[in-house]
Formats: sequence, structure tokens, C-alpha cells
Amino acid sequence: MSATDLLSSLNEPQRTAVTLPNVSALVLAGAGSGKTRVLTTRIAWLLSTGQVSPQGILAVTFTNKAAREMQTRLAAMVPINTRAMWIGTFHGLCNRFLRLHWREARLPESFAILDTQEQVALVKRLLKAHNIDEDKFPAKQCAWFIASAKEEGLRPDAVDAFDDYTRRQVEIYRLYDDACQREGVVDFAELLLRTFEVLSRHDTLREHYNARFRHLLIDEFQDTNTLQYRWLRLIAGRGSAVMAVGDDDQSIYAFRGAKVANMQRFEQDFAPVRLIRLEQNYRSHGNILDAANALIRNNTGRLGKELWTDRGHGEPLRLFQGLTDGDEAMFVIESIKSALAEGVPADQIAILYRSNAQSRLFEHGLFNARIPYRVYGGLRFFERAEIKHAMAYLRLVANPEDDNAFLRVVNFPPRGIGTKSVENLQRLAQGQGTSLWQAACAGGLGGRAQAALAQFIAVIESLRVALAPLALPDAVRHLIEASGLRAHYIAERDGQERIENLDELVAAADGFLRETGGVVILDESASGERTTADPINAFLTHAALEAGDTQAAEGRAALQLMTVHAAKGLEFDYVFITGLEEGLFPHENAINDGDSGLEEERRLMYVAITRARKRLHLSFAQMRMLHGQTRYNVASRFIDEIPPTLTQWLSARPRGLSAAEPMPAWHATRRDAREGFSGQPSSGQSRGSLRDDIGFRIGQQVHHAKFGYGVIVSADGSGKNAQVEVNFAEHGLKRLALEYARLTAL
DNA sequence: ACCAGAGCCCTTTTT
DNA sequence: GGGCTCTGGT
Repeated sequence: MSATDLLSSLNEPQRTAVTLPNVSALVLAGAGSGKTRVLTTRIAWLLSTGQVSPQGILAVTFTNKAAREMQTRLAAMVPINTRAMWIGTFHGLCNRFLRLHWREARLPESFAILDTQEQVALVKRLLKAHNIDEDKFPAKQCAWFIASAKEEGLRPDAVDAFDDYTRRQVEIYRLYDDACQREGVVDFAELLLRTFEVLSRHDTLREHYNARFRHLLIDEFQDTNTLQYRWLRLIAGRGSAVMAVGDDDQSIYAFRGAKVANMQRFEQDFAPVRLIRLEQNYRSHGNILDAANALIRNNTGRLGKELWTDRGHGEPLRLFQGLTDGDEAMFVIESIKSALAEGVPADQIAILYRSNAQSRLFEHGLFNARIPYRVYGGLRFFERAEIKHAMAYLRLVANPEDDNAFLRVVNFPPRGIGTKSVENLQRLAQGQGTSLWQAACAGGLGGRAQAALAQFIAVIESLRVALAPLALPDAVRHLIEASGLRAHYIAERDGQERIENLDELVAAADGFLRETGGVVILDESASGERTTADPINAFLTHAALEAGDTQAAEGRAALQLMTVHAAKGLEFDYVFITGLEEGLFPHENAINDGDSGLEEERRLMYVAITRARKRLHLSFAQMRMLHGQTRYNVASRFIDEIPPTLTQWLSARPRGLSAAEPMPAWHATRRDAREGFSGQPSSGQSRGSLRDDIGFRIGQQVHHAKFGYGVIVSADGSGKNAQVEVNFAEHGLKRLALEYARLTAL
């Protein structure tokens, strides 16, 4: 594609961004405004106009998916091998750096990467070994503490510890770091921190990369954490141009350390910075964008941005209030049925929710309606136990010092090395300051246990010999047999699925081999000289860094179910945002976090709304079973924040919502109202009869001449004896006889 | 070594 | 309510 062709289909601000001279820029890219297009076209433009060579570009994303997409699109625009380019995730690129500079990083050449599970397992082991009370210091929390510290760029000595508890956690952090160093393993945050440290300590290395990367491009900049930002500052040279692309309104990862403030800091630290706004949206109808704009205006401290489209208003947003979560699910599924009947493709419909637990009801309903669906979230391929076992064998072959891998398979499949033997071995290794493998080889246990250990050692040794000449997929296939994994799962009653997964692992190895052509390029010089990685190591890295999809894609088009977080970056014709209730969305924990928590929830809602192209449904239920308890909820404030002119109620419009009249008092104090409902209702057993008898239901909003507005929370008796309990906003809980109370249903 | 039942957690998540 | 992990019994 010629340089002018590249620009032909861009709008004005997009073109400005793409053709910017050698200066740093902050691109505020609204949802659906074509930011990936700008990023890739920018790179293609720089290359095809000869402003930079492929070696001079560094492009960073957060997910492998985004990195892959960028590479694919770029490859379609310019005739170069994008595989050798430094395009990847923060972690992927740091891994690359450390594989190239393992000596400077003081790592073994074939260091292994710990995923989160393994990190927790390692902490747990250390807690046990040092007799630290696991009730007081849960491994998970310690691992989180360590990861957070690293993401702030802090080693144990640099962490401020003003109390005993924190000091103890820092101690654990230190033990953890030592163990990782001893075993030659690196966790996710360590990839970044270690790279950062190597770059800051080795001036020549830093200057080399500073001079090399003329153009740095960062995607989803609002999601960068402190360490990532500092890393960026370090790797960008004085003469380098940094293009940061992001959307402060779509920052939804503060909970894992993302700092939106990096966007403001960027303007100072990389000054002079060109600021470019991409506000034209190519995705959604006008009403949907207007709703999103109106909602997000309630947030403070925004950089400011207003989405617009030239595609017309489209239809109003559809609102639905259900009595129960079941009713809400029924509404969603009925709407989906008619959409499917109209010919909307199933994979163009998405059900979004705030938390994973909400998927159950929808799954149930979809299953009964025989609508194929796909749920995102849950265990991913490389996180499955059987896959981890197989990979642990592979890791031990590559690096026997890897205690994590050793412990995972030393007695799996069982070979008579019980908990006691392992404990003894661990004590021995700790005493001698060696790895478990070394301790086992030294033969310190003696007796029956040592004989079993010797057998295990022999398995690994013979694997090392056997795998050496084999191509990767054959190596994996051989290992599954020779380790006894397959035999073990064949003997197990429910082992069939696990065997299928192990076969799938062979397929994954095969796919990996074909994708890379057997050569994993770590770096390529301008003259075409390549540094490559060992295939087995590369596959292990691939497994750790690209854990694979949550689920293998189903063959046919399926309805999409996911959390709002998981939906970020995706788009669908029809979107259902469900569970829009105070306490659920916005989540009560976020509400308790104060304004910043609430504003992040609002951005989450903003992300959810902007996923929809054509039709958007917002729904909630008055009554919902959550954590085994019935809760009474009121509509989310986010529904109020959408102008009524953009919406249409498909159910009865709840009192006080989206109405021209002033909001009734009970609605204004919804939080108190909800708290008042936390008592158990006497049950739902009379719900059916109640409804049939008089048209009142549990959860029904009612008006009483004297007590004002309230909600029915329980009922008993029937006919003349029917009594209801009503929680009134201003007068609290009252028990009323239906015959006399003259309640008005709203 | 293995299973069943108790106990525990429960917002969002990529690498 | 449900799914996972740990424990204690056989």
C-alpha cells in the first residue's frame, strides 16, 4: 500500500495523528473511534515514508490479542516481516529483553515464568517452611502484596513499612524474592521490574535502546501502572517520539494498579506533547452515544471528550424492570429469541453483567431455550491441572532447579512419595540451601522414599535424553506417555476430558511450531541477523504469557456472555446490560470506596453502553438471590443518569425513574432503603397467590395515603386475611392488612 | 491414597 | 447458592 493510500480513508484528526512529525503525542481516542487503526496506520506510515526502520519501532499493548491484531493489520499494509518487530505486550517485550540480556539480569538462560497460581503456591510453600501463620497471612494476600509492591517499582528494602503487619509482609516478600532467584523463576511483575532495573543500571544498554527505538507507541495508555510508566520513560530516548493512545473514560482497571493520572503526567514528562482527540464514533447509533456522553458527564476530572456519529439517532434504549432476577433473565431471553428470529446473528448479541455470578440464570435460560452460547471467564487452557502437570515435566527437563515444577509432579502420577517424604526433602534442601532436585539427587532421604525418588529422577533424566532430538509436538506427545500421565487419566473415572486436553496440548505445540516456523525470533538486526530462542523454552514461555483462550471457540455462532470488563474492546449489534441495581452495578464495594470507586463504576457503565452498535437494553430486577440471600434492590443510579428522551420502558416505568416529575423521597434515599430491606422476607411462597389474588407482588412498589412510597417485602395469608409487610422510605417497615390498607400499585 | 463432607469465599483481571 | 479447598476418616 502506498503512503497516500494509507491515509485515504482516515478522518481529519486520525490523519493528523498518523502523519505527525517526530514529536510525542497523546491521542485521546474515544470508544469506537478507530484507535487501533490509527496506531497501525501510524506505524505503516512511518515505515513506508522511510522515517524509521522496523528495528526503530516499539509498540506496546496490554493483551496478546491486541498485539496480534496490530501485527496482522500491519502486515496487510506493509510488506515486511512483522514477527521480528518489537510489537507485543509489556510482559512479552520484557520477556524478550530478558532472554536477550539474561546475563545482565542475573537470570539463568532458561528462566521459567510463574503465573499467578504458581506465585501463590510458592508463597504458600514459604509460609509453611517458615512457620508463618497462614490465617494471619493468607498466601493469596501476600502474593497480592508482593505483586503490588513490584508494580510500584519497589523491592523489599524500598517498601515503607510502618507497622508490624506490613513489616512481616515485607519479610515474606524478601523470602519470596530469594526463592525466585534461587530457583531461576520470574513472575509477571518481575519481568517488568527486572527489565526496568537492568535498563537503569546498565547505561550502555539503556543508551543502545534509547538510540534504537525512535518511535514508541502505547495502546490503552489509561491502563498503565506506575512501573510500566517508569519503564516507558526509561526506554524512550531524548530524541524518541512517544505516541500514547488511550481513553481516560475507559479506565476500569484502577483496582489492579492502573493509574489514569499517567495521562496527565505524560503531558508534562514528555513535553512538548501534541494532544489529539478522536471523537467521531464509527460504531454506535446516536442515541447510544448520547446516553454514554450524558452518563460520563457526571464524572469529575475528565480530560474531556464527546462522542458523535453521522449515522443517525437509531432507536431509543430499551429499559426493563423485572420483579425478580428470574424475570429479568426471562425478558432477556425472550428478546433474544425474537432478535434471532429476525435474523440477527447469535454472536452479534451479548449479555453483559457486572460480576460472573450473574451468568448462571442466563445460562440456565439459554440452555432451556436451546440457544447456543459462550461464556467468557473461568479456567483457561494452560491453567488446567492436567496441562500444568505436563508442562511441569517439560519445565523440569529444561531446568531441574525449578522447585515449583518439581513439587507439582514429584508424586504425580502417584509413585509412593507421600507428604512426609516431600516435607523431609524440603527440609533437607532448605538446610543445604539447594534445590529439591539437588537434594533428591544427593540421596539424603534413604530407605523406601529414596528409592521412589530415584525412580522419579530416572524418569526426568530419561525424558531429557528422549526429548532432545524430537520436534516440539513429538516431545510433548512422548512426555505425556512416558511420564505416566496418560495412563493415570485413563485409569481415572472422569479422566476422559483430561486426556482430550492433553491431546489438545500436543495440538497446541504443533500449532505453535507452525505459527513460528520453528524459529522464535528474539531480535533481528538491521542487517537481518537473528537471535532466536530454544523451542521448548519458547513454548513454555508461550504457555505462561499467552495462557490461551478461556474456551476453545465453539464452531457455530454463539451468543456471548461476559462481564463488562471482559467486553472492553469488543462490539455487538445488540447488547443487554443486566443487573443494573444499586449495590450490584454500581457494586456496593465500589460505592463504599467513595467517589473514586463510584466514578470507576460509571466508566465501567460507559464501556458497557459503548459496546452496542444498534440496540441497547438496560435491565434490572427488584429482587435478586445473591450469595444465597434474597436482596431487594432499587434501580441503578446510572439509569437515572441517562436522559429519558433517549429511552423507552418496556416494563412498567418505576416510580421516580426517568420521569418529568420530581423524584419521590424514598427513591432519593435508595441506599438507606436497600439497607432497610436486608432482613429476610418471610419467603416467596405466597407470591403466586398474592399476584393472582390482587395484583400485588413481593418487591412491588406501592403508595400508601399516610406512609407514602414503599416496597412490599413479604406477604402471608390470602384473600381477606392477606397481610403484607411494606418497607416505607420515610416510615420504615409496616405490617398491613391488605383489605384495609388501600395500597396503590405503582 | 482416596473420598466425602465441612468450611470458606464471593467484584472486576491480564500478563 | 455454588464452587472450590482443606481435612479427617477409612
